[in-house]
Amino acid sequence: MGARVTMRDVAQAVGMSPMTVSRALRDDRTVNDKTRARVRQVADDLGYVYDSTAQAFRTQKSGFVAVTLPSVNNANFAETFRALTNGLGEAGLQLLLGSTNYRVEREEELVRQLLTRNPEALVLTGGHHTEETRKLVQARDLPVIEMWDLPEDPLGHVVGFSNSDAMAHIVEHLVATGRRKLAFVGASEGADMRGAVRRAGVVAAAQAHDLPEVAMIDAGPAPVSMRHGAAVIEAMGKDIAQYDALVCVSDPVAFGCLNSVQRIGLRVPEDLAITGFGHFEVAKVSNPRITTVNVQAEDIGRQVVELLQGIFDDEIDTPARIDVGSALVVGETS
Amino acid sequence: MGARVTMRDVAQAVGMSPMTVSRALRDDRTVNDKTRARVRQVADDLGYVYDSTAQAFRTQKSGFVAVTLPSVNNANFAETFRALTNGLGEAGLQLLLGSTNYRVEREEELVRQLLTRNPEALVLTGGHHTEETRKLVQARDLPVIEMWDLPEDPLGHVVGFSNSDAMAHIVEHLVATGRRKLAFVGASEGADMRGAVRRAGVVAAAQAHDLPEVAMIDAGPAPVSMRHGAAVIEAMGKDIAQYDALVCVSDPVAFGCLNSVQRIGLRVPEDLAITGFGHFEVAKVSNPRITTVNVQAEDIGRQVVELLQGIFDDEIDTPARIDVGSALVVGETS
DNA sequence: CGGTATCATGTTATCGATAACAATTCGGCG
DNA sequence: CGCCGAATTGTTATCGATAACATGATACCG
Repeated sequence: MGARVTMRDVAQAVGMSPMTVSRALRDDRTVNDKTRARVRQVADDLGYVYDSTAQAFRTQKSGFVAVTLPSVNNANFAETFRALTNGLGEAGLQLLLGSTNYRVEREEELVRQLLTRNPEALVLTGGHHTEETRKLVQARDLPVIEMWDLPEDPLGHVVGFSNSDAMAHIVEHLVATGRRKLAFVGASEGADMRGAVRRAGVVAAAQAHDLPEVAMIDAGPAPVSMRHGAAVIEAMGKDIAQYDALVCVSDPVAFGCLNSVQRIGLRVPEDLAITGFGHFEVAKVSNPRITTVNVQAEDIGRQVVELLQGIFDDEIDTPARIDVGSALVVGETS
Repeated sequence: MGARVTMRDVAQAVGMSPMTVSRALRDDRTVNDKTRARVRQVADDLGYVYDSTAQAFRTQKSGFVAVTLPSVNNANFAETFRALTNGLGEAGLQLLLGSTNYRVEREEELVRQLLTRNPEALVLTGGHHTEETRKLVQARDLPVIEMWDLPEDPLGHVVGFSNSDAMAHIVEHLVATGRRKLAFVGASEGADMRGAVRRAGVVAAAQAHDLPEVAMIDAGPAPVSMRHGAAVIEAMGKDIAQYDALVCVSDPVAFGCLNSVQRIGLRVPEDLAITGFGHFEVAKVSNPRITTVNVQAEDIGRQVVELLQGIFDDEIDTPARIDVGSALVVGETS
């Protein structure tokens, strides 16, 4: 259990040069079949384990793709991550994951760390970054993909959808079904840009439809989830009845609101409509089903994979901008 | 742009040896303060980025901790992962994550890959592995931690709880509240050992209490979630009324069942009790709240971090076995 | 003022795999 | 039998950072 077994050891054992061992293990067709078999056998017997670090160092290719996500504790981001892992895994690439906790400063720190690992591509969630992050990334000749958003001034490639368009669909649907007094339930103003964009999208759409000013219900600092939605409504009590629609920043928040509203004794959707965002499983299963927007998290991951494959195969020269779109899913809460 | 900036380039620019640059950037106190400042400045100006790959290669310390999880798309595992990331991040360690998709063969493949990266420790979820995985791991002089379980024949350190004990608590609670005709809702028999252990725990506890045989309701292949729970109950229709308690493999499944049961027109808990597992957010927010077991996912992560710190600081000589326990949380569905 | 301890920097070798080039072996053919 | 091209194996140098050791500069002491 002392020193680790290297190719040199294997080479010695089979009486050949390390180069031949390297070739044999890599399936280079220039090595004789019998030689390859023998090398493989001996490597196995000796308990040889390939050293990717040395390979990465020598070839200057790490085999890593760096990814930042706001949080992995979110079914949608997790789904995208899964699609990325599976897709890139087939190409022999390993994901290096960092969680920003919804803060661009944290993202900057992460990007700095991740870049030291020499990734072959960088995948960022969202289009908002610190100036320093932009510099770091652009100083490097490295494929960059921003996903889950359609930034106006992208760093490189883009695979996403428009958060504000999606919210506009929700508002239009509510207006069409006779709702006018909207309240937006989301995180406090702060670091989470995705939430802020959604809020702005609702406000803009409301104005476009001549609705009264949209009330803002603050469910606390990002990330907000079921319990925050539930708690903020519970705290408001019957006051919530002054609105006729709650537009929530996400499905989990909507679900929390829904349950609190029902506990208070109001009927959904008769007294109050509730909408979510993201097409989470809970929206489809809950009773009543929650009206939401499907953002196709898995599809985003798949498209990023496809894009990266194109980039690695040198088939892509200009920055791509892929809009995966989003679709209103009308449930029973509106 | 062209060639990457290395320490040698920085050294040349400040007119010193690469060694001094290395020391200056690492905050070695043997370098003069003024020199350090100058080196830092120049490194910044040149856009120098540290190369962790080279460091890992030279020092034979990768700075990685490898982790396998069944899936990251599960709030509990995600929570453990978050705690690990945060805790180890402070120690300057980066997580290398692999998802087994609830299959030990996939785990073996992953472990093989991860080991080539020369991780400083390996954290596995669960206590069931292939023979080959066990060999791979044990051939290596590497700290190993199995978490989320209390295996009888552990590979190394253990941080977890007993799934069967947890299920026994559920059954005892149901018996104490007068239920006798139990049905277990979970994944098909197959690869998912965690689900199998929970099922066995229910069966054993039921026998211990002289209950009639526990019915098995198959919600499909692992992983099963809300929609699977909902679908299987919907398919059964009123047949479900023959039981007086549904013991579900997880909270999301329980939530799916709950909603389908209600849609069918049965009352929970009057006609049918429902229990979950894992203390997911949905259990606490749903209406009625779901009776479940709190497994303290975050605590598991924290304990693993603490254990690893002890191991790296050479304070731990014998394999640890930490039982974080689990606690029944009685809700409104039982 | 000489000598030694302390501080600051430099030199050399090295981690393991592999690209690029060199050398050897082998079969086949005139 | 000797020569040529293809098949197979070997040699050397290298990726970037750093441990170990060596050296040079400076301060401090009696």
